[in-house]
Amino acid sequence: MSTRKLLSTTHFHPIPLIVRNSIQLVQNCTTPPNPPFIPKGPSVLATTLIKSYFGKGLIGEARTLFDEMPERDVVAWTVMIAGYTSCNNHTHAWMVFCEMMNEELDPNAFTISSVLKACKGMKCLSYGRLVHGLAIKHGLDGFIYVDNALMDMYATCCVSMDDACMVFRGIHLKNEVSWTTLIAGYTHRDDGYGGLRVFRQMLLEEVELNPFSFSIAVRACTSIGSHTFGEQLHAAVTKHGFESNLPVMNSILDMYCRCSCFSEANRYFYEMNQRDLITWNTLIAGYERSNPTESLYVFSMMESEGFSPNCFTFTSIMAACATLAFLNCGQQIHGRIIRRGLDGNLALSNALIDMYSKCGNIADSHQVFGGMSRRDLVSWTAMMIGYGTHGYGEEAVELFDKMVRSGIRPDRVVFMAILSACSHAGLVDEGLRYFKLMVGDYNISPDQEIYGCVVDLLGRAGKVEEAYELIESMPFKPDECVWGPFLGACKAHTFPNLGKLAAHRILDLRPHMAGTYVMLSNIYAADGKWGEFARLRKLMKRMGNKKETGRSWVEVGNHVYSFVVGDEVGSKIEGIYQVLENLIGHMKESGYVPDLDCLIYDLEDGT
DNA sequence: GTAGGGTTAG
Repeated sequence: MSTRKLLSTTHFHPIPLIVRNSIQLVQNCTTPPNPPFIPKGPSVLATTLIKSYFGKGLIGEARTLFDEMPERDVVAWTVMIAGYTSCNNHTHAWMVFCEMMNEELDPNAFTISSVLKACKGMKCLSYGRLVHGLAIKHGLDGFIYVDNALMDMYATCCVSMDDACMVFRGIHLKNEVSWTTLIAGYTHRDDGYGGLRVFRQMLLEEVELNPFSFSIAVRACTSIGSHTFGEQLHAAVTKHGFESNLPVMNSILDMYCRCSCFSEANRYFYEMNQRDLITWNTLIAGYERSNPTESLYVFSMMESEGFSPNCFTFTSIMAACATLAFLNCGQQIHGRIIRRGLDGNLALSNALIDMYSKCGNIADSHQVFGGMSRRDLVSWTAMMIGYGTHGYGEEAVELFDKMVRSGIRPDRVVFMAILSACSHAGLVDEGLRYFKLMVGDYNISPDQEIYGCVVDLLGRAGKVEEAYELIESMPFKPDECVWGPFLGACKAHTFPNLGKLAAHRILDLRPHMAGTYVMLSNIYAADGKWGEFARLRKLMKRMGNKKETGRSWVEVGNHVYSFVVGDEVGSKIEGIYQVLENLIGHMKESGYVPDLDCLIYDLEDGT
């Protein structure tokens, strides 16, 4: 007998395991009444169970039970839609809604607001507009939950905030959620000023402020990088008595970190009277961006205080290991990720690809990439960058085409990755083909960085004059992203006049870039212009301008040894000079001739 | 028995 039949009868029947377990589950959640528990009705019981299943992530069980229900009312359908959305399965939520419409059931305000959340999750404006039409048809626009969900959907799916604002203006009795949804709409699209304008309006209209409004307003300050506004809001948070609200405190901590106010962030962190995992993750992520060593230290402190890391923590730690090239540490954390069963997490896998690649282990990057059951644009980009930096241009090209075939639309960053890969592998024609594809087929307008990649592509291959023609043809004034690689090409392929031009353009834009002075003085030296060479070096000394020293590091056992040219490291790491000799031997065999001139000039200057 | 806005990553 099917569960559908079983639920539709009041007679005694052997109960299938799934329903017996489900009834047990409900009975465990409530105080058993006396006389024995009698469910209100099969539909209500099943609906409760479905919600409970979704809450535990048991999506398959929820669907089976729903399919077996004899009668499915609007509440049951809504629970399914909301359940799928709560598990980030927006496509299934939408499919359930379509099924419901096919059965000619009328949606209510709960259904509409739930399915709008699914449209938002899918970022699908056309579906959202369709639901808006249905809401009007059923007289459900005007319900505050529906209007707020409409605003949220339009704010997420539209190019501009116009539609969201139109819905907002049409709400007669706006509540706090209406206001915070509008602020969040601006803020999440990185329009912090827009978000703060709405927040100010909220203050002027004397809308009651709550922790939600403060945390999103603080996020708006963060997005514009204004710690001045952030500090004012921090004071306002205290004035309104929300200084002990943990999400608000976490957003303030995040603001100080992202505005690079680390002494304030640190002080604030130590003064916090309560901390949760998000607090620690915020500080770890904050340090990861500017001081990865410190982020590893905070991580160890977090564990010693008994907090267990999650996907967010591990992602930041992986990024820190990548920046520091701590392969051993990264491998150990990877082991922990596998033991914790977190290796299926998309963002974490993306961070692992990046970590292995930046630590020089491209084979393991490839292994992580190959083992992923789901990949997004970031996964493909990380792998392509890995191939590119390791000189595997053809593999990167192959990967790009495979990605497009899998249905993922490339963005600006992927094009930068593929152009850079072609550039380092000398694949000039391939690179130029991608440049044309980007503009022609994908309608992406090249910006400074993209032009910089194409100039680098041409320049590295010795096509310096073509690179210059490209710069001349740019529709806007080139900046250092373009002149920088061009200068490198002029130096490498001995085009002193164009090199001087590039260096002067960079110095006009960035007068304190020591590397440019060094490069320019070396161009003068190579051209025999010793007077100019000496003048520039004196100028640098007068300005106190010193080129940042190139630093290398090597991980041996549990230690990381860091050194600059001339450091005595031999006593610390036996055999390092032997390895160096081997490397030099390989380089000579490959026909590499070092540019000793530059080295001599740098040493003469003591830099 | 059903629906909302805020904090951490890539």
